[in-house]
Amino acid sequence: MRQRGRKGTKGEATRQHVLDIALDLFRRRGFERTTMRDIAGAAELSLGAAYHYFPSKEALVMAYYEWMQAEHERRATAACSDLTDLKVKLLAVFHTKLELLRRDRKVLAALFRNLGDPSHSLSVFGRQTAAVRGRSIAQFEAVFEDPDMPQDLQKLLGRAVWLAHLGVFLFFIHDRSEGEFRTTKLIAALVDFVGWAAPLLRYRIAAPVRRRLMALVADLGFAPGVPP
Amino acid sequence: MRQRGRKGTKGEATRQHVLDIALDLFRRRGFERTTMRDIAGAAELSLGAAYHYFPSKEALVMAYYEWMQAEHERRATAACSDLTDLKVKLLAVFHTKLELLRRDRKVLAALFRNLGDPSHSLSVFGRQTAAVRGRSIAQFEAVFEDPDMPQDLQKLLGRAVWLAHLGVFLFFIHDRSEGEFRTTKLIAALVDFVGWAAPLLRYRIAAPVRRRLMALVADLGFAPGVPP
DNA sequence: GTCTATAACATGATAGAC
DNA sequence: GTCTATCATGTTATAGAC
Repeated sequence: MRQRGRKGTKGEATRQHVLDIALDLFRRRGFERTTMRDIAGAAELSLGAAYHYFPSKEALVMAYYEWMQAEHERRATAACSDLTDLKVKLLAVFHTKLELLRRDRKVLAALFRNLGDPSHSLSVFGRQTAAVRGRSIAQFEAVFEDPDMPQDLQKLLGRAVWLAHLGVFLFFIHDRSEGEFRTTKLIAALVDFVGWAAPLLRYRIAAPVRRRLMALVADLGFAPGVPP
Repeated sequence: MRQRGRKGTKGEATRQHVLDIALDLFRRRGFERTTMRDIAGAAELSLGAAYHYFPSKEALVMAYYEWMQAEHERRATAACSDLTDLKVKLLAVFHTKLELLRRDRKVLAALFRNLGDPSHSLSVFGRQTAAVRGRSIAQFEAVFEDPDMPQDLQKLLGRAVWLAHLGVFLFFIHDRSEGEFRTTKLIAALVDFVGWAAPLLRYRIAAPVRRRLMALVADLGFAPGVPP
């Protein structure tokens, strides 16, 4: 009995084919300058058939987002498996992602398009992306795993760095420097800062600062409960 | 001799009328759900006539952006005229802007749409918005004006806070709390932090930190030269 | 030269036949 | 699951009115 979405199904293969073709076109020409007709044509399907697999052009970007997150989890987990130092681990998480996104600036730009529209399905902060976002946040929280650090602080730091990482990759999209070395510098600076600040926050003397931070994220609705 | 864009011209009045109508519709229904035909119809013009005044739908958002910036300059300047304390001034700059943008979430969302597309005319980081962006940055630099503070540090802080202010208003768009009190909290926290950190940076002992920051923004291409 | 209107085009999306 | 036909809307072309 075959079902939609099942692996091994003919439909699933076609769907993957459409996605591959679409991403190739997005990467080369950008999101806006690629039409659904282009995609359908290159995949040797009619327009209607393409829409059967992806209900909208943005659904293709959403599929990319999910694939990218899964792929990054694989790569980051592999890269971090033998690492213990916070800074080194964080650097690995960032650089595996940078590597993954290097050729995908234009797809990324499409993903960022709806950053400011909470009602849009493709908003990085929206409901429909909650699952992927949650996994992405979890990756950064995992970097701070440490028996000597209280859990809520780990989560706080993970979330803060996740937020910062959005900024980093927004910067990356605009980074025209050779080999994106500016982005590399930004990542290095961020990692240095976090690697310096995070251990300090564990000391007793930092308790008031920690309390203030916790109170702030609670006020902002960004506390380690449900993502916003 | 009448010219396009001259004040007092009939065309200029019509243009303003179209913009007013468009913004009203954007505010109520959002950018995407308002069509150019809606706008033309509400302004009692043909579609072609509407396009005569604004070459694209996004040009309307650009016009809003320019108007908003000018209006904020007026209000912020007025509000700051008698103020001297850094924190109080910064708070005034933020709150005049918050007041101005309160009903304009949906227009703002349209403005943020192209944040990630450097080639797009309406990117907040793009070339076409450089003039407005420059004036906005200058506002924040002005807050740090102080004979006791080196100029480059003033500019650095101004730029940093300008960048942070983008984050604040992105947060604001998503803020569904009563009276947007969460945004108010975020602004308060940011202002507190800056008000605490900025004076510290003037001390001798902070010189190494200052040098590192300067080196970093230089590396990132965000030094007080041409906006990126 | 300045404004307005109508028609047509390109493209994202949908409906319904097979 | 695939197709063709059709629609809605951003945009452009072009002709005419003042």
